[in-house]
Amino acid sequence: MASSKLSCTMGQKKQRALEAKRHQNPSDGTQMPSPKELHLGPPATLGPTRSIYFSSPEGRPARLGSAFFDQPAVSLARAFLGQQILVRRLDDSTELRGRIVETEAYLGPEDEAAHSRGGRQTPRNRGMFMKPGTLYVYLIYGMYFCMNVSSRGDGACVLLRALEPLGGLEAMRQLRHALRKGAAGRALKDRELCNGPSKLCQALAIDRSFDQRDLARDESVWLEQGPPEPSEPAVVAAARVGIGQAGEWAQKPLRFYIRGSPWVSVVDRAAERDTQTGARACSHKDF
DNA sequence: TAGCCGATCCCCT
DNA sequence: GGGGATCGGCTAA
Repeated sequence: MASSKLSCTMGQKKQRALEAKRHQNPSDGTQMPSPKELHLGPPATLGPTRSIYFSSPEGRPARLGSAFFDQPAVSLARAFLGQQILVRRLDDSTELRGRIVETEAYLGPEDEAAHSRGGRQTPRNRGMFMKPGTLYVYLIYGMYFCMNVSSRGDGACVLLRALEPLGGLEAMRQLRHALRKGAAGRALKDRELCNGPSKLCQALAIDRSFDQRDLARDESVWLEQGPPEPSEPAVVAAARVGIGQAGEWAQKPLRFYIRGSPWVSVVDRAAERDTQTGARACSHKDF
């Protein structure tokens, strides 16, 4: 991404604000599809060859099939970033779309921070043990939902933490607004719509009724391959958020996000420095 | 802008 | 009965 170069000379917050503005108001000549264009059908640019991951013979050529999800959690968490677009079709056929920019990997029984630690399998976390691509949606703090996608490996999954909203932003804003405490408050900025695991669930109207659904087959929620980026996004590997009790597992760099993205929920400058100097190098060898 | 803290209730032990 | 993969309002610097 061109923005990674900018980050050397510009403060990150400023850069993020500029990026957000550019996405909303492209003035650099780059053609950004309008939300309406994004709303309609699959992306126009699918590339010359069809990946084996693509399924659905009729209609939705860009939808990702079961094979895509059948990879280890770390690998899947990284594969989600940048080019995968989460689509949610509401009952009135409105389609909400967002590009995945931040994920966390939970590795299964050995991972002290995972709900499946020690091999625990309960009615709540059953989705973690189901076939790759199964959703695990649970209630947290009595008020919010979090959305995971199971990966290869028993009890392993990927938490979706943030999206870059691409289509249906007004519907997202309404959904978020309706669920906030001070519902009479100010309108949410675009970057506040999906920059957190529960925020994105609110914005996409994802609740527990989505638990254990198959992301490769469901009619209301699926994943699409987005238009190709000019270059691979720079990915930062950082410690996961909100798992202070998990000992050494709390420190492992199992959270992944796109460097410089204004849509990410939590920025970790130390991890970004490590990644830049190669000290952490975003390598799977860490695990 | 960063840090603190209350809200809220299900799930697990 | 206690804790939690969060969020947002408030306050201080």
